[in-house]
Amino acid sequence: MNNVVLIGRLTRDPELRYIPNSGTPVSTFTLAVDKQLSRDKKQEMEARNQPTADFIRIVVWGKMAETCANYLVKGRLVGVQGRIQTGSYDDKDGKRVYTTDIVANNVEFLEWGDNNNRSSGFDSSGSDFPDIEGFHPIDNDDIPF
Amino acid sequence: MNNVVLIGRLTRDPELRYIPNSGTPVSTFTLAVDKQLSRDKKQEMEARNQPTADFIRIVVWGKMAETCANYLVKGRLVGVQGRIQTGSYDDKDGKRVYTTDIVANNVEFLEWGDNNNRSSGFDSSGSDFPDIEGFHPIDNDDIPF
Amino acid sequence: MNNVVLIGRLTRDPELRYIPNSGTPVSTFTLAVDKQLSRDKKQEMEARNQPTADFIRIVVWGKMAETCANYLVKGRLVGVQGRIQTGSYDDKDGKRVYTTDIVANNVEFLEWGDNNNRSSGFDSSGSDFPDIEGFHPIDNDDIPF
Amino acid sequence: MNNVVLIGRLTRDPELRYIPNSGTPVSTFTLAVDKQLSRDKKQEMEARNQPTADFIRIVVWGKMAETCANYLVKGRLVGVQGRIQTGSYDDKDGKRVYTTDIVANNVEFLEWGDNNNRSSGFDSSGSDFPDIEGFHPIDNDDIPF
DNA sequence: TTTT
DNA sequence: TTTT
Repeated sequence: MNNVVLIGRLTRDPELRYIPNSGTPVSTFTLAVDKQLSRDKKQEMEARNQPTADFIRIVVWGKMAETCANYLVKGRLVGVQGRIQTGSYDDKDGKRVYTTDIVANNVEFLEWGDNNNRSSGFDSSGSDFPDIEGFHPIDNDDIPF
Repeated sequence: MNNVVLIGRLTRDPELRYIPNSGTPVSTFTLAVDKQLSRDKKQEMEARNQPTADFIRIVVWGKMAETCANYLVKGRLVGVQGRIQTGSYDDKDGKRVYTTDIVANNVEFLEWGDNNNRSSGFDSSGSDFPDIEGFHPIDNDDIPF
Repeated sequence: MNNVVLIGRLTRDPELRYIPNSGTPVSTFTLAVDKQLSRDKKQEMEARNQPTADFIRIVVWGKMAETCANYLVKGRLVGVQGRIQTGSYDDKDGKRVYTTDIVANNVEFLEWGDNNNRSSGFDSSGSDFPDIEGFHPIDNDDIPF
Repeated sequence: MNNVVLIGRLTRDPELRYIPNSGTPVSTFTLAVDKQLSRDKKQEMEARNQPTADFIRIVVWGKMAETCANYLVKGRLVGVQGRIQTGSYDDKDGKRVYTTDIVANNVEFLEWGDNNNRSSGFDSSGSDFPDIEGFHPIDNDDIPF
């Protein structure tokens, strides 16, 4: 049993990559998940410049990865159900670095922007995407509802 | 929302510490949580010497920390409900290291040994507990049922 | 281990009661939690007049019960973390009825109305709250943030 | 989001059925999930003959349904991850009855019997199943590890 | 390296 | 008895 549920906001736009040979899409983003703090404790921590959220890396595979990349932007609120995955790699200095990510089974969009623009304009996928005739950044099959 | 449930086995005996001024008990241990793999995939990964479990650090506070230290040993199966907590510190080389732990709200003991001995040593609550007759580190009030 | 996380919308305004002797507040409401359905399956079920959500009774105790009653209204989106509680009672015909509720440990408000009005009535904390000028059912201390 | 994790013991052997036309296997059982009670509260409730567990119906579909029917017996400890499903039907007296079940995505066996017999002898599926040559109550592919 |  |  390895089961996680988070609700939080993206700290940046998602990053979408494709696995070289298989072409499988993966997207990654970090969620800021507010710590459950009293008003007083929260103020105290903000005063001390301590973080009032946990910052948790999410990994999404397959078609859902593309949907996330197409619809989510920095600041958006999402729910994630998944599992914790740990790993490690050696950095440039040959130092072992341990990693912890959440591999999502399900991402639920809890907010829809006024428009669906990316926070950074160009690579857009929404209602007012760049007005180039015949350009279709997303497949219609990709719409998640 | 930040909610985690894990079932796994301790990779070592728990480590119990007390916070200097408050005296609050904290114990920490790592859980090996088996990845959900098919027989074939599991064999393949074992053949390649890849881990077939995720290794997840658990932090327990308060009275439950002492109960864990007193009853759990390496290899024991437990269920944990808690939340993900992220943080960072700078190592000796001044390099930032990011950490992820589970802060437990609840630890459920899913196995009870033939006896309640620590894995190493005699009826002890510390792995290198000295072999002194009549010494009873576990308070009877501490029994969790 | 008995751990539930739901995200859904209130089917009605919450109902707030106080336990006779202790005065402990309890509020109850039902959450419509959308089933995870493909577009096609969803249309099919709507066509057949089958429900596309699960309807789950939530029980909230203590101060959070009042906060829910004061801020939540029909249609609002919330996240709930809690545990399943089963019970039974005998109805007027002496027939045993089995019940299942979620006892909430935590309710997270995922939407805030343009105002904080109840769905029915004026700046009120009860659906049939009388229209008396200067009356303020919500204590300022009650604001949850 | 509709996510449940339970750890509990079967109140009876699982019941296995096959859906008429499709032949899809379904098995159902009830889990007794201990309430998280202090020793005192537990004793008090036992004295009053009040239940100290919640009794939660689990539904398992597909191959896992057969695995459950083949390996689980009354009293066995399992972990279940799934979702809450509500429904209703009209009983013989035409009275509407509301139902709540957990549809399992994953069932984890946390105990393995000394033998794998069913609690009620005959319909067995384990190491000492009836010694009839050529009789194979379970397919070897069915073994879950 | 962090979100409202 | 059900929500967007």
